Amino acid sequence: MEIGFFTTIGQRVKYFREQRNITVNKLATLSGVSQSYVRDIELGNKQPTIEFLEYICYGLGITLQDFFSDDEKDDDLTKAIKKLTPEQRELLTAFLQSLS
Amino acid sequence: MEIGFFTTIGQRVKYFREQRNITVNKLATLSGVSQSYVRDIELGNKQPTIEFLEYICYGLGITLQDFFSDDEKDDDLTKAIKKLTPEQRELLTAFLQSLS
DNA sequence: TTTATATTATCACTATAGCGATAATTTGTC
DNA sequence: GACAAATTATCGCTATAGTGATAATATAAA
Repeated sequence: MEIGFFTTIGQRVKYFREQRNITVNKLATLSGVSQSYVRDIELGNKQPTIEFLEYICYGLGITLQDFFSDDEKDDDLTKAIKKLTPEQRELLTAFLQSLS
Repeated sequence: MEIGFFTTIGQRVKYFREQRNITVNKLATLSGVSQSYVRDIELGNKQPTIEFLEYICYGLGITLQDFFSDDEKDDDLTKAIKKLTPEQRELLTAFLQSLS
């Protein structure tokens, strides 16, 4: 199954898991679900319910919103803001206050 | 089941549906799922898979990301930016260009 | 290589997701 | 009121989600 355009649920779980350098086993433990299940999710053999994907997101240390967020789809303004340094964000905050 | 803090899946589906002034029947048709199923989702009797929630989001005319997005959790900067008028966004874009 | 340990693969079983059919209820219009 | 059309509620059925047990495989140390 596809999430938007970019990848499947399973590929995305695997991506986040590998980013954190943990095994399927470890993720299952952190999430409170079975190892065989996490495996099935990653392989696309099973379609998780929201409830169980939320458990896995918890194990990954992210929210469901994070899981489904797609930076590619941000508008230009949002993309630009995400690239700012903390100092630039300070400047921006000041600028926004001057607008109101 | 809770999504974040604010509400359940079912309540959220219902919220979006009522915002659009359509019946459960109509949403089911638009989504390509059964009426009894949409009903069960809204009541919390069944936990939808991501796949089927995506169908329902399609029927609602939103993305999964939209469904799970929670304005409450935005940081102050993001909140401020979302409130801008188109004119103010123009100014902001110009300001951001001056930063880089 | 052998033994120990951690990880991944397999599979049968139970619980539940999701549907179709249809009954019950609501919302009109006459 | 009576009747029709749409919406919602109920329920049994099939497909599949999710698990536990354990087999297979990989990793590493001696």
